[in-house]
Amino acid sequence: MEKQQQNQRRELSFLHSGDFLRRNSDREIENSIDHDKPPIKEMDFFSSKNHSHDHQHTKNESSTHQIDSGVNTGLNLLMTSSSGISRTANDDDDDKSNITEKSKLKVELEKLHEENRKLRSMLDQITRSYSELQGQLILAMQKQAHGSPPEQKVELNRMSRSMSAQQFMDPPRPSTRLNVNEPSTSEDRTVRELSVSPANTNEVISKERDHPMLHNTNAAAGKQVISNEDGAGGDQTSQSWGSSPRARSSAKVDHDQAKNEEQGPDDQVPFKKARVSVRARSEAPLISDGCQWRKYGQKMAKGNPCPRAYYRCTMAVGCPVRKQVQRCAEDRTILITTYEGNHNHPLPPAATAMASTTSAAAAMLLSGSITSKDPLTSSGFFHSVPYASTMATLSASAPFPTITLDLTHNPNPMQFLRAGIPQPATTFPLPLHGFAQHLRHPMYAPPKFPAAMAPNAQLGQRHASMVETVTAAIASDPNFTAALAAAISTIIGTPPRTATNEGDNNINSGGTSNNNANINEVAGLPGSPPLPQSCTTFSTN
DNA sequence: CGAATTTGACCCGCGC
DNA sequence: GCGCGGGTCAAATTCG
Repeated sequence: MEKQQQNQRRELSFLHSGDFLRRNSDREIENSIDHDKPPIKEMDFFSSKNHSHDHQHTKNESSTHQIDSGVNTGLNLLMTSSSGISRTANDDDDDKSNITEKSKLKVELEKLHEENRKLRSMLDQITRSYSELQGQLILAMQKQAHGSPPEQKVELNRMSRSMSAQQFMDPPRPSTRLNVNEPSTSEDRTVRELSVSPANTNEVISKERDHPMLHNTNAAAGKQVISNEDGAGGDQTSQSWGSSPRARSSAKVDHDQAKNEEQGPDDQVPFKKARVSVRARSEAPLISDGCQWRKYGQKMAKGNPCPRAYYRCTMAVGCPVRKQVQRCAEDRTILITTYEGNHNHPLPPAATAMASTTSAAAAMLLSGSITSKDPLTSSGFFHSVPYASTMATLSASAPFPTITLDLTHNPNPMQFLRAGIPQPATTFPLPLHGFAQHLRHPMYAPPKFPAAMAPNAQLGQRHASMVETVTAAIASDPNFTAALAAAISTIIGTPPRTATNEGDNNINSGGTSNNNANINEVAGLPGSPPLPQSCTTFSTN
């Protein structure tokens, strides 16, 4: 136990690198004086990056730091004076002043200890509140899901599992499957992915039966393990692509089998494939969404003189995500990009914006939170996507429910400048990140990606997703939204708002800032997320 | 020369 | 059953 505590402290030093160097030096001083103090149980979300989000904490921190510097200065003075070589006639006076200074310092240190204790108790309280809140959230969502469509239940289950398994506060629950998939090095993950136990595989597949497009990665991995009939990644892709035609070589039997798998034993829920269409003005033939795409086809579509190009994601073998790019017939400066599927690999930060937004939109579409008759602005999700808040339209035309985010009328381009996201002209300025990263299996990270990058990015993005996920998932319940907003506001120290757009934006702005961090991960370290966000996975199509 | 793109053929679902 | 349209494949071609 003691070793664990020591390790914990050491880890915390890592977690709070940067300005926490100062904290550690404080701790050294502190420990040298008071060894009986229990080890601090600190949380990631109190990392240095959060100061701007946590007013209360900032206040305490800043005061602490002020005192800190005073302490340091005093120590330096002490050192200087005590190590003086030549003593003068004023030495006695100096000694006296040193003694007074020492006593002052001791008093200061005592104050510091007191403040530290207060901070710790605050932290514990916040931790408890967060845990309780999270539990309540899961309960409430499960209640909500009672009687809701199966796919929604699946998502909630996933959320619950992810929360319980990946949250960094609560101890992992041994019963959850995701315990097996605890984040580790990408190498480990890959190995375990390939050697997933039959039980897990079954679960994976049964989950896919519930909602085939939900767990592309899981499905691909599971099928890979169970049967290698298909072999080539392209076939996996086809499977994940839902009802798409199989490879020409595959027999019709295979097709039917796959079809049955997709539809599942109970044909209660017709298979739905959600698509997210993004309209944006662009002179370029393609929008830069951060992913690597390979063109695999082009067709003339009816009613549009411009050809439609088909692309598939090539960032990972077997990634099921595809997109169609076509210019608008009416206005050829408008590029219509339609996304389908979820990435089964870590995305570079530049790609998370688009992927997250499309995934979130698709999630809302599939979860039934919005219908074609609902004004989309009433949906919580679209509160969280500023551009889409008034510009999302829904096409319920079967078999592909499509949600269109119209970004051709940018209401507030300065928004992202304010958010500190440098946006290249061709890059999509979508603020919502974090969803798509969690659509894949949490443990999956192709060896393509450097192990040093993937876990960090995943961790940060998983955390970043929680608030967004929660926002989207419970958007239909304004009361709950309000409660959650208030609770989160309590944690992050901002005044609670009502369950209006403001409330949602409040929550989401947290996500947005996280996302900024994600974007910044390109060059630097992801750091700790500002909020105690759970590592929620959220599946869409 | 390998990778990416092009393009015609093919498959499948759907409506008539 | 047939035709149409959407989507995909894969050989041919182009590009770096």
